[in-house]
Amino acid sequence: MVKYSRQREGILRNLQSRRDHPTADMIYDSVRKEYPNISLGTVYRNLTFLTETGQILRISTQMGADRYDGFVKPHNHFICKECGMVEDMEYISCDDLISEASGLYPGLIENCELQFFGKCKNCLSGQ
Amino acid sequence: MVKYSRQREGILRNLQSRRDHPTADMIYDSVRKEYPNISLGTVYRNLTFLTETGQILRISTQMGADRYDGFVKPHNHFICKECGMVEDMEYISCDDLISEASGLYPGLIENCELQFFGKCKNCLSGQ
DNA sequence: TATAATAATAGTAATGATTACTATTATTGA
DNA sequence: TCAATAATAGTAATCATTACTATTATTATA
Repeated sequence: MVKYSRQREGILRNLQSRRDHPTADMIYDSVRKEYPNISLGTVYRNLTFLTETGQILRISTQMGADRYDGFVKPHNHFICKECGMVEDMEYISCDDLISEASGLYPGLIENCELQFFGKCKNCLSGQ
Repeated sequence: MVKYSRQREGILRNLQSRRDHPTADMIYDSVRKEYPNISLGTVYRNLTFLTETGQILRISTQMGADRYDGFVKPHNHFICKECGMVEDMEYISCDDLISEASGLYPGLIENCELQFFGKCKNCLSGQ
């Protein structure tokens, strides 16, 4: 039985109010302004809960800590190899990719994650 | 200046001889049969080197340690949420996805990684 | 072939991200 | 209001990965 918690609500709202794909630690720093003695463990526990219940997305980028995304409508991500920035992309439909692959794969495909890597506009011009 | 090392060669060949996307630790266990006192640090250092020189691929799966792939021809991956297995998929061309996205994105897209998640055939039937 | 320069290694310590543990606090159904 | 228990704060532990350093292996050149 799941019980309400202010901390969980605070974490979810924090994540829904931003589009910068923060790490657990960045969320911790930010939520601490509202709940000064929230613990990092609480942040991690709730991020896992919110991910498992489909309220947020977890993104592994192979550069440092996992990122979290409060925007759950299916979309793709661009990750800058230079500055590590994670940016939303809405160019390619994962639903289409899933139906295409499902017809060929013997298992059950439930979701997909499409990541592009390269250099963002800022890093290109600042070079 | 890069110098040859038997250990690096052993790691590369080990990875090229299998299709199970092992973790650094699994590669360490396996390569240790040939080089009994290779160190885990050497395995990690060379996996990073081989990844950066494009000789192997690194895959982050958001379930445990990173996986490595000696098969570098572009392809997609299916990851079973139940048993963690990573399987190759050659259904969708990343090159096509990159050209599609490149026309729309202001930065420079260099490569892409497409992962599907769900339940593999084994886990479906064993349930 | 011997040698000097230095890249790579083994072994170990350190770091960073995440999870586990436990006594206390908050939520909620009766 | 109260009892049951989910969730928390704070801390310790774990897991994956990187850093450090003295020693060894590779390689270009004499």
